[in-house]
Order: sequence, then C-alpha cells, then structure tokens
Amino acid sequence: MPRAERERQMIAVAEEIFAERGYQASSMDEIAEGVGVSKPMLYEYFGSKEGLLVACIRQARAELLATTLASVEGVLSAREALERGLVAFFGFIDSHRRSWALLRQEAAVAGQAAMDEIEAVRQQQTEVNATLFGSYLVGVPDRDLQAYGEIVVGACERLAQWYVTREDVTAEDAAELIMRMVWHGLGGATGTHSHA
Amino acid sequence: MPRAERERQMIAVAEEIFAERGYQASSMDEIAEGVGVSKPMLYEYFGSKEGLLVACIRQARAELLATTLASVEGVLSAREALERGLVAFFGFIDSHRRSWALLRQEAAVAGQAAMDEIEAVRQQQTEVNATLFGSYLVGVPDRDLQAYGEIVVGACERLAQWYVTREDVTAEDAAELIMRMVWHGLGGATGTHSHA
DNA sequence: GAAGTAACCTACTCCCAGTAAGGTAGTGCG
DNA sequence: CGCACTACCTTACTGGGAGTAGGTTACTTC
Repeated sequence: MPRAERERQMIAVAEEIFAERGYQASSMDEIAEGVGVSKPMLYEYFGSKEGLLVACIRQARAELLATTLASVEGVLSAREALERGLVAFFGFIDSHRRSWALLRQEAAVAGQAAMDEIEAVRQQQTEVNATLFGSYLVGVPDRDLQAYGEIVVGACERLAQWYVTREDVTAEDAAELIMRMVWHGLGGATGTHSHA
Repeated sequence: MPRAERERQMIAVAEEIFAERGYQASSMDEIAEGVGVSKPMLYEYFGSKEGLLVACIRQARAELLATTLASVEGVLSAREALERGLVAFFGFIDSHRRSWALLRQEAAVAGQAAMDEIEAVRQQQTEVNATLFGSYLVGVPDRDLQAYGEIVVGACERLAQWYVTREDVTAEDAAELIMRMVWHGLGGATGTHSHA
C-alpha cells in the first residue's frame, strides 16, 4: 500500500481510537493493530505518539479553516461575515463532533507539540476575528482588536462545549446567542430591569 | 512530620515542578526528591500522579472562588457585580500566574479525573454568571442564561491567556474589554468606541 | 515495656513508548 | 535472466517511569 494512503488510513483509525478512549489510554500497539500494521510503521510515518495526534489535529484544523473561509465568501458587511462565520463554526462542530472532541478535550491530554498545535488553531481564529473587527471599528487601538478577537474565540470555544451536550440547540441558535452578547450586548437586551 | 503539613509541602513542590516542566515531563521520583521523601509517600497521600495534580488544582480552585465571592460582597447592581467579579478574576490571574498556568495548560495534560476537576471550575464560574444574569434579565429562558454564562466563562478564559502575555494590560483593562463586548456590544460602537 | 500506629523506606513489577536490525517485493538496468 | 536499489513492512528488543509489596523506625498509650 502506498505511503499517502496508508497515512490517511492511520490517521482515520487514530482519530477514532483517540476520540473513544482518550489520548493517554490509547496505546500505539492498539492503533497499529486497528490499522492492521506493526507499530514501527506508525513511528516511521509520524515519529511519535504525539506526532500522530498532531497529524489528526492538523487535519481537523485545515477542515475548520476551509469551512470558515468558504462561509464568508462574497459577504459584504462585517456583521454578516461574523454571523456567517459563527454559524459555520458551530456547523463544523455539528458535523465533526469527533474531531472537535479530539481538538478540545483529548488532544489536551498530550505534550507541548500538541498544545502548540491547538494554540495555532485558536490563533488562526483570533487573527480572523481581529482583522474583521479592524475593518469595522475605526480608531480602535490594535491591542483592543486583538483582545476582542480573543474574547470571541474563548466565548465560542466554551459555548461549543455546552452546545455539543444540547440536542435541542441548532448551530444558528448558538451563533445567535454569541451575537446577542458580542454585538448587541446584554446592556441593551430585551426585557431587562436594572435591578433584581 | 505530621501528615497535614507534609501534604501541604508536597502540593507546593508538585505545583512548582508541574508548572515548570509540564505534567507529562514531571516524574513522581523527581517530586519526591524535591520534597525530600520517598515516592511511596506521595502515593500513600494522593493515590496517583493525577491525584496529586488534582490536589494542586483543587487548591487553586478554592482560592479563586473565595476571591470572587469576596469581591462581590455587598454589591447592589448586577452590572457592578459582574464588573467587580471580572476584575477579581483577572486580579487572581495576576497574583497566581503559576496556579493559573497549572489550571489552564499543564493540568490539561492529564487524565479524566483532572479534566473533570477543571470542568468543575468552569461550571462553578458558569453557574455564578447564569444566576447573575437571571437576576438581571427578566423573561429570558433558562437555556439562554446558561449559554450566556458559558460565553462569559469562555471569553474570560481565553482573554486570560492573552492577558498573561501582556505586561502593559491591567486587570481593570481586561475586565473593561470583556465588559465592552458583553455589556455594550460591538454593534453600538459604529465608527469608534468613543462612547465607552 | 508491650502493643499499636503513623510516618517512612528499599527494592521491586509491569506497561508502554520508542528502536535496532533485518526481511520481502516491486522496479530499473546490464 | 540476475543484480542492485528502494519502499514497505516485520519481530524482538530496551528504557523509563508509574505504581506496589513488604518491612523498618519512632512515637504514643496503657
């Protein structure tokens, strides 16, 4: 079997096993057996257990970026772009629950290289957001734009965790919830009283 | 040496070593040596390597909760409570950078029990927020209150990461950044954020 | 001073990530 | 054809660290 195909197969099996048992509890022997190959092959292709995990994350990351970029194609207003981006993000979660769990939970159970890889995902998203805000908010210092980007990423990451446990919430609902806070703010929310 | 004191000493050394080398790279032998005691003592008192980590996290968590609760003591308006809570949170980060790194980064490099422990921290914060919002926003469904709580927790967690890399940002600045988004929203900031 | 117990140790086992060294099969070339 | 070369793949090991069995010291209590 050619290398490229074997690699894809290995990543598929690893993703499955990592997501199911968690990173720590998965052994390379187990993955090798699942692929139907010997352990040194995994090391030949990915260098280490963590390298294999990184390959899994990298793939999920690429998919996430592609989906996000596609969703804002041709959009004119910043607000619409943000909204569509949010919808795309939660939509991705929807159709890749496995990958997401890997990124968010199991992947965390690794070492520095894996953490760096996850951080790269967040930085990617943060950069997208900061740039977006920069085109909308005139005269806002760069530092604040960066912070807003971080805030939205954090909010999304956390809400995503909540979202995946809720069958009755759609991606649009989730995006709407973020929008209400980030765009309108709670201060102007409907049906408010200033004191409890 | 009495058990309680020895435990405190062990936690102190473990926190130091975990924060410095990372969870994976730290060995129980190393920690035992740092304490000046043999490895089985660590197992006697904490059960496992992860148990020791959990003890470290639990301590940081208790401190965080205490600080937060103290900061909102006697506050009347929900908005002020949120603001003070945010300031307290980032203030905690400020004076416990090591504990925070442990909670946020190194701790993630563990197993289920540690993850559960971290999740408990987030749930604790989320609950506080959701309750707060419930007292302010009348007629908002419980589901949405929960979501807002999650959003703020995520936003804070992420901004905290950014915050710790910035020497020129104060806890008040960070809280203010969150407030602008969460309370006022970006939507009202057309052109500039001069109203802030 | 015997009995009990709390703090502590040495010296292991076992599991698993990572590796050394070699085997087989398809391809290019005389 | 036969020889070399490479890509894919294997068995059988090493090393290190988590976790443990079983014993020792020293202090309390009657």
